[in-house]
Amino acid sequence: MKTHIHWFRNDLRLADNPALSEAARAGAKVVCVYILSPEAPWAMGGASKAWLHASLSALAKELSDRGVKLFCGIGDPVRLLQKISEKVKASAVYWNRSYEPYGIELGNKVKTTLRDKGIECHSFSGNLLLEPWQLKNGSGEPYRVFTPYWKAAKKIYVELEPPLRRPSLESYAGELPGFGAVEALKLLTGHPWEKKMLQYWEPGENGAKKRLTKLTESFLKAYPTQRDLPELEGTSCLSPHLHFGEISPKQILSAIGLKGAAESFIRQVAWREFGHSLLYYFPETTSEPLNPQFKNFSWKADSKALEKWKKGMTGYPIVDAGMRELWETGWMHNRVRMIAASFLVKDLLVHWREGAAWFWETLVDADLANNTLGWQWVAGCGADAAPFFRIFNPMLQGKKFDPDGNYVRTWLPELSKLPNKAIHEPWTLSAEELRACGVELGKTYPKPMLDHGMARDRALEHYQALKS
DNA sequence: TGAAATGTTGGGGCG
DNA sequence: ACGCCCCAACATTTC
Repeated sequence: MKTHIHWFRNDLRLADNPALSEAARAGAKVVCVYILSPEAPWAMGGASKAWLHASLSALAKELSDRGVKLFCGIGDPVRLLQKISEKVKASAVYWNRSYEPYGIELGNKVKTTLRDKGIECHSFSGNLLLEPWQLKNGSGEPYRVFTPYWKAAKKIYVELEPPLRRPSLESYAGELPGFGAVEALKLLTGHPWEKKMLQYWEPGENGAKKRLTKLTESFLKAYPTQRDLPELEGTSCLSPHLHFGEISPKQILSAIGLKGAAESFIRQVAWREFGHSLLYYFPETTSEPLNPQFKNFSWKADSKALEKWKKGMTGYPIVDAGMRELWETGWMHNRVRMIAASFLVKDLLVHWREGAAWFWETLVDADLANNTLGWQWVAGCGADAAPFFRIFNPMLQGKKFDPDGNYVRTWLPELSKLPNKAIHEPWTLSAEELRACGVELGKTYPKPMLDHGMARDRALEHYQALKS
């Protein structure tokens, strides 16, 4: 009987896992491994590590219910996969592809190294609806604008094969020296924050399925109109599950279809696809602007301002509420991400890379493709980017998308007694009025760290300087 | 998946 | 009845 290795990467699920299904075909024994490579660039942030720990634990349990072990190890995946292959006398290694620069490089190295030793390597499309190279524009170039990408993608989405069922697995009975249980990866620091943050989530395939069920059963219908209101549970919260591959985009598409409200949701899934395609073709955009004009932009190195932003102490309630939600839950509502990001990049003129780095550290759904696309989009230097002069006004955005201030009150309890009309601009009240609400600006909540009107004019000047 | 400035229109109050 | 002004509501343009 043959022995195969399934190399788990960001595909931490059993259902609709093409590489795993193929590895298990014809009753082959499957050795399931997960390898953490510490020297990888864009090493995981704290939130991601905590999530990964919980997700791998869930996966290990699912596997062990089927009599299968999950072997976890730390080190160079190329070397370790070779070692394991020799030890278990595997004839082939299977995995689902990554589209990040380092992930691609790793896949290629594993392929060349193992094939030299006579071990087959098979990589699969498991984490995207479409491979980046499947979709090019009329002139054979990758799309740089979302709408035409979406139009072309939609036509192909309707023809996709249905997702795969969970395969039945034959266990490998032996041991693997140097490999252990999930704990061996030392992903947790033991800080109480990790436990607190994870209370908001259920990482793993089952948790992902619950989120999908909630989407289909309760809020898909209202999604197009309510997804922009951060006080509601109007969004799917599937992003971390998707990032770690606890659910595949194909499973989502197959569950909700592409008609009516579902189309507006799948459109968001397509943004993820678009981001991965961009990262595949423009890998340098993780640190360099896609639009080369922005290489000369004069960002401000202002560590004090950056610190206030990170802590949610800017004095602009909608921004601060978002940053506090992020710190508390490892997640932030998409609308608020745009507002907070615009504030950092345009009001504070801090480099988008700083914001991207903070999101990378703190988001449970931190994803190189999405993070890069999002920040470059906000900064105006990326694909389909918001023009630089599109500057969010935190007060107007607050009034528009959090009209009753419920979102702000949730994350900034120190402002909870403010009346609706002042919740997004506390400084418009007199000191006495504020005192009546238990607020003293500069003490219980910061004064605005700078005037938005001034910041807006300043940002526009910087943009003008760039053009000339 | 902006916001502000500027332009246009049309209803109503009023002399 | 008419012109004038005000201004809200909406549209367009500009940044």
